[in-house]
Amino acid sequence: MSSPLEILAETDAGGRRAQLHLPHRTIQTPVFMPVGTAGTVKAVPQDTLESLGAEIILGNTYHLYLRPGHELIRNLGGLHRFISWPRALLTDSGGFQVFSLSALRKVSDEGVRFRSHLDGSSHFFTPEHSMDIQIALGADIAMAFDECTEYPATRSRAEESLRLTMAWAQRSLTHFRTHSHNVPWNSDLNGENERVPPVSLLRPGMSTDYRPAKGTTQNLFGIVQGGMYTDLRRQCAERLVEMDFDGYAIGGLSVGEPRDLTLEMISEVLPLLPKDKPRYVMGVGYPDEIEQYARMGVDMMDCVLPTRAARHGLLFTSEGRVNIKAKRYAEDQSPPDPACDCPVCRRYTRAYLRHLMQSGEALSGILNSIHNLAYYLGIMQRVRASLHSTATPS
RNA sequence: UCCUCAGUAGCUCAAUGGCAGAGCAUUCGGCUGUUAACCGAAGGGUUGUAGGUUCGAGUCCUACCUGAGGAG
Repeated sequence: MSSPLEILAETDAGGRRAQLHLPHRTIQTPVFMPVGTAGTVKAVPQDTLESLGAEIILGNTYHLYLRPGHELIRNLGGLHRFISWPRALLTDSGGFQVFSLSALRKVSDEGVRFRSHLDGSSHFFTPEHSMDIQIALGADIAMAFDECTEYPATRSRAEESLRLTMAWAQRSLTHFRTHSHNVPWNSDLNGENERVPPVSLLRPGMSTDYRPAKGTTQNLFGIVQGGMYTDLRRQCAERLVEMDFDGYAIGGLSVGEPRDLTLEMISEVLPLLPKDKPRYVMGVGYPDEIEQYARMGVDMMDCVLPTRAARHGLLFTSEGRVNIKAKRYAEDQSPPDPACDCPVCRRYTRAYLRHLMQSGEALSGILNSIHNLAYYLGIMQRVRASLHSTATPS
């Protein structure tokens, strides 16, 4: 299979301008991926995401497994159809939830027993189970089941966590390669085997083309862990590369560590990853961080920050952070970001956005989220435009 | 006119006669592979008024003011 990653330009700093050919979309990288945990980028409608230029969004295995259930989504034709998102999707494996819901979990070599945060029911996740769920969801990219090492972690704790993550990576890969034909869509059949809604239910505005590009398949990415120990990171990266994943993620960052450590880990791992495969740093970051990492050669990033902070009243702008709750904006008639061309900045004032926030109006989270996503996507667009080849061919 | 009940932070209400508090609101801050329209901090008081009893009163007594309900 030819590499789905097509590099268009490279810089001396390691930055790459590329496009990634995925079943449901060819995405331009470096890319920022809005997070849509429960089948929705919170507060932002799908058509708005499209018009903002989002090409790929995330879904979450843990959340969608608990509600509404992956079999239900498979029966409805997969996650793309279920959430009416014809562009690319990536599902996280549930590994981060093992970390963030730690009070409700018990980890063993076999897998993780955890209690649902929704109803307290008991469930057992293994790498194989995570793969089955992600295949049923049918995102363009699935992630290996990993354990996100907490910070701080002692060396022995990081070693043990890494041992689990690497064993689970191999099991994830083996199971994925032997079961990925169960994906709800199959590009070789050109959509003929898809479960399509009855024609009588189709509406004029409803996207009907969820067919993947011919010859494409679901991808599986491995995840580099290793805590804040560079030799463990190195060891993990080398082992995962030997396993031959479709792409590589760097996980376990932005979990409370100082930022220079984050940077050090990324710098350490990036050179070890194959140039012809996509590189994804999970869960970052602030606006200046995503620009910095993109220029270093990170192709993909995701983060809840723009959407979560938006719902909590924090706007990211070219003038810095704007805490729209603050009284100093009560009579401010300027747009959220004077340099921004997004639909929110074109129409609304800071005074109005503050009022919406103060009043607890639902529109507050919607407008703030739209702006923040526009800002994040705009950063990436500018970074892509600025990435010209400066690297001397070797 | 009489009877009963109530009056404590901006609002709704706590507080055996023993350091006057909470929730909401306000102000400020935080948020990094979403258990998060969330979390944290701060400001805010002549306890309706005037007296009295008591070592000590938001609390007990008296009068008055205001409000609600009832009787006539």
